[in-house]
Amino acid sequence: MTFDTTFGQGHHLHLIDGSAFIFRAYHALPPLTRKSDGLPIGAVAGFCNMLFRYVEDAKSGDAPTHVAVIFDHSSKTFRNEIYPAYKAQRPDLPEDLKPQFPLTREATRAFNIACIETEGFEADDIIAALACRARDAGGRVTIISSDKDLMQLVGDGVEMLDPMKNKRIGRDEVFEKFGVGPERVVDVQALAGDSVDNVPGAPGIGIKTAALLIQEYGDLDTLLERASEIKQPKRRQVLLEHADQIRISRRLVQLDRDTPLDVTLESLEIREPDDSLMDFLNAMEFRTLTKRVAEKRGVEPPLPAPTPAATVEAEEIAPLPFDHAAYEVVTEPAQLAEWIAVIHEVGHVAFDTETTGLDEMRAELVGISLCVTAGRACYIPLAHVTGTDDLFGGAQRVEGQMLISEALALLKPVMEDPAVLKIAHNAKYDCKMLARIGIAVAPIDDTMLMSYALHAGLHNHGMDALSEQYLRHTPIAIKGLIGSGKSQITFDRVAIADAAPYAAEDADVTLRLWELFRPQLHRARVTTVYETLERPLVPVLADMEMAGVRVDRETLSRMSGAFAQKMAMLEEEIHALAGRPFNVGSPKQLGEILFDEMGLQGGTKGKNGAYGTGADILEDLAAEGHDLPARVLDWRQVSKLKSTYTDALQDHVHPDTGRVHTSYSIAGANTGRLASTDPNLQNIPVRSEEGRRIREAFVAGPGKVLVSLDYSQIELRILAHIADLPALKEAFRQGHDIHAMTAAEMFNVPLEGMDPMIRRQAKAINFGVIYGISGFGLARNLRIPRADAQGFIDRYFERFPGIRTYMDETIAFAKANGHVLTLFGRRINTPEINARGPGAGFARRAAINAPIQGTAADIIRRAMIRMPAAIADLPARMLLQVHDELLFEVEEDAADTLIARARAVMENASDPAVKLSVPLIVDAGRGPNWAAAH
DNA sequence: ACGCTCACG
DNA sequence: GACGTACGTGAGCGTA
Repeated sequence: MTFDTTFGQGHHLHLIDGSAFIFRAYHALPPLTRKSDGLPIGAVAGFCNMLFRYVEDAKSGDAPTHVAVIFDHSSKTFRNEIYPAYKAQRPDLPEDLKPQFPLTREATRAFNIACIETEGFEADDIIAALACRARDAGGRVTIISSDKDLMQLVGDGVEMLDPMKNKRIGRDEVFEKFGVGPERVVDVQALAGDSVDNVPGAPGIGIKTAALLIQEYGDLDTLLERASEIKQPKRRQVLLEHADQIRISRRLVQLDRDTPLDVTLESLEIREPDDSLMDFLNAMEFRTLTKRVAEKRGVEPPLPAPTPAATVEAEEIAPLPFDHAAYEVVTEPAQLAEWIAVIHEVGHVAFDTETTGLDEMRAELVGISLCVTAGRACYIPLAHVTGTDDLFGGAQRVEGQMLISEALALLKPVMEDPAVLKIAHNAKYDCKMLARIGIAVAPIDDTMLMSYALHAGLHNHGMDALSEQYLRHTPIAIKGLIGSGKSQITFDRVAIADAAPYAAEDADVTLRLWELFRPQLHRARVTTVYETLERPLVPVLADMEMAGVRVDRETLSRMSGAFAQKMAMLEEEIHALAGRPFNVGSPKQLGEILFDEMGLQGGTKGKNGAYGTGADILEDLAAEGHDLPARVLDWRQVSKLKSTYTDALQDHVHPDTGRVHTSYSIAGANTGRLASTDPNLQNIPVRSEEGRRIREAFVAGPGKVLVSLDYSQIELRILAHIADLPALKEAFRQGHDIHAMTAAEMFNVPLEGMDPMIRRQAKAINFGVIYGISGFGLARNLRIPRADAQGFIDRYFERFPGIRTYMDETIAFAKANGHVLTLFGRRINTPEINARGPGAGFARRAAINAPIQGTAADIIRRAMIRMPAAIADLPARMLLQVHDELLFEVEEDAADTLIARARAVMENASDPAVKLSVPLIVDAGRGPNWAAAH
C-alpha cells in the first residue's frame, strides 16, 4: 500500500493504552452479559463507549492525524527473563474478563483503528518505540494513558493525556510527580521500586528520597559510583549493598524504545469507520451505542440481530422505546375502572405517587401513576392547581381531574388486594403517603430494594441512575418541572400536560426495572435476602416512622438557652486568650491563630493548605497546657449540641403529632445497616454527660414509659463465631468481661484485678480487628508508639489465629468474587478490591468489616420484622432503631411483658436460618425518657 | 458544592 | 524517611 505523505512535521500521533481502557471499563461497569447467549460483555461495552467518546472528542480541537490502540500481548515478557518475580504476584484475571480480550481487539478494528500488540513485549514498550519514531520523524505524539511508567517518554513533542481527568501531562506534571524531569524518571523509579509490579528498587527508599538523591548526584550511575560519599549511613549502606538490584530495577522500568515494529507510522493514518462497525456493535447487542453511532454517522441503525433463543423475551422488554405520547391521562372514573380491570388481569401493577414534598408526613398527594406492562402507563392527576395564584391569593384547582375521594375509592380495593402485587421504587414512601389516606398497600415489591440486594456497594439505587445504567434511558428530570433552589415550586403547580409524561414514565421505568431485576435476584442468589431482610422491613419501618417519638420542645428550648450563654462565655475567654476576636467556628481562622499568631508547635497543613484543627490535635495541645485549644474544645462541644440537637431538633417536631418522625433509608448503607435522616436519630449524644441530657427531651406519653433493648457486644460475638475464636466464644458463653478476657489472654495477666489501662488497650484492639486493624490506626487511637501497637496486633494474631485466617479468606473471597457475604447471604459488592494504590487498603478493610457489620444488621432486621406480631396484643409501639438498639413506647403496666417478649425475639433473631455458636444477649432499660431508659 | 468537624454504633 | 490507613453513617457550618 502506498501513501501520499510520509509521517513527519505537522502530523500528530495518538497512542492509546488499550489495556488500561479494558481494565477501567471492566471495573466501572456491572457484569453485563449478552442477552442472547450470556457472553460476558461488560468490559467490551465500556471499551466501545470509551473508544466512541474518544473518537468524537478527537475530532475537535487538537485533532490527531494518526492513531493506534496498543495492547499487552501476554503476561510473559523479556522482563521475566531479567527478573522472574516481575509482575508475578498479579492476581489472576477474573474469569469473565478473559473471553473479552479478543473482542476488544475486534472492537478496535471495527472502529477502523490500528490495533497493535507484539509477543514478548509490553504495550508500554511498543508505545515507547512508536512515540520515539514519530518524534524523530518530526511529528507530535500524545499518549492517552495515566500510567506513570510511561512518563519517561514525555518531552520534545511527546506528552500524555490522562483520559479520566482529561488532564494533559507534560514536563511540569512529570516533575511534580517524580521530582525530576522525564529523562531521570527511570532513575527515580529504579531506586524507589514498585511493589505493585514487584520491581525491587532500594529497600526503604521511596520516590521522595530517590528524587532527592538523583537531584543531588545528577543521575543513577553517578549516584551508584559515588554512593560511599552519602552522609546518611543507612542510605549509604542500602545503596552500596543493593547496587545490583537497583540496576536490575532500572532495566525493568526502562521502556524498550527499540521494540520491533511491524507497522509503519503512515499506516496509522486516521480512517473513518465503515459498515463493519455497525455490524460489530449490533452483534454485541449494544442497543444504545448502536443507535448513537448510527445517529453520528447519519445512517439507519440496523435491526437487532435476532437470535432464536431470546427473540421473544428481547422483543417484549428491552427494545421498547419510551414513548411519552403513549401515556394516558386518566380523568374519568370509567377510564380508571378500565385500567383497574387490566391490573387484575395482569396480576401486578407498578405505581408511583406524586406529592408536594419529600417529607411523607407533611406532603400532600397530587397524583398517582400506574403501569401494567412496559410502555403502557397512565397518570391520574388529583390535586393540580393553577401555576399562579388568583386575585384572592389562592391557587385554583385545575379542570380535568377526578375527585380524590372518587379515585381512591376505586383504587383502594386493588391496592389492598392480596392477589395483586404492587410494585414501587422506594415503596416505603408511597405506602406511607397512601397509609395516611387510609389505604394499606399490600403485597408489594420494591425495585430499589431489589437493586440493593443485587448491587450494594456498586452504586446508589435511585431510580434515575438505575434507569440510565440498566435501561439505558434517561428519565425526564424533576428539576425541569419544579425548578431548583429558591424558585422551586411544588408538584401540584406543574401543568398536568407536563406532569403526566414525567409521572407515568416513573411507573414505566419501575415496571421495566422490576422485570429486569426479578430473574437477576435468583442468579445472584439474593432472593432470600430480598424476601426476608429487605421487603418485609418496609411496612415495619413505615409504622415506626409514622409513630414518631415524642420530643419535649420546652426541654430542648431551655437547654438551647443555657448552651447559648455558655458559648458566649467561652467565646469571650477564647478571644481574650487569642488577643483578638475571631470566628471560633472557623477552622481556618483558628488554625491561623494557633499556629501562625501564637506560634504553637504541631501545626500541619492538609492538602488544601489549611491547618488541621481536629479534636485530636487540639487535645494534644491542651495536654501540653495550652488553654485556648482546651476552651475551643469546650466551645465546639456546646456548639455542636446546640446547633445540631437542641435547635435543629425543635424544627422537626411535627405540628400535628407533637412528635419527631425520622425517615430510615433501607438502601443507604452498603453493609445492610439502616440510616436515619431528617432528622438523624441514630446519633443523638450519649457518650458525654452533657450531651446525654439531650435524651431527656425524648419522652414517653402520659401513662407510658420508654423501653430500650440493646444487643450486648453483638459485633464481637459475630466475629467470635465467624472467625471461630474458641477462647472468645467460651468467654461469651460464660458471660465474662470480654475485653478483660482478651487482655488476660494477650498479656498473660490474671483476670482478677485487671489493670484498667491494659483492659482499655485490649478493648481498642478488639474493635480494631472488626475494622481491619493497622498498626498506624491502633497507635493513633491509643496514642502509643506505632511499634508498640504493631506488637499488640502481632500478639493478638498469635493468640487468636482464627482472626488472620478469617481476614485472609475474606480478602481472597472478595478478590475472586467481587463481593463478600454475611451469614444470612447478604451480598456486599467490593468493586475496588482488585484496585491498586491507596484505594486498595480501604477496600480491604471494608471487605473485612462488611460481613461482621452486615451480619449484625441482618440480625436486628430479623428481630424488627418479627417484632410486630410478637407484641401485637400489647399496648406498645416500636419507635426507633439505632443499629444494635430498639426503642419502644409502652403503657407502664405492660413494660415488663414487653421487655420479656422483645428480648426473646431479639436474642433468637438468628434462628432458624443460622445457628450461632455464641449466645446473643440483650440488655434492657426503662424510664420516663430515653436517658433514663438507656 | 465541598471539606471539615463531630455526633452515633 | 514510600504512601496513607482503623469500619459504617448524617448534619451543620464555613469557605469557595
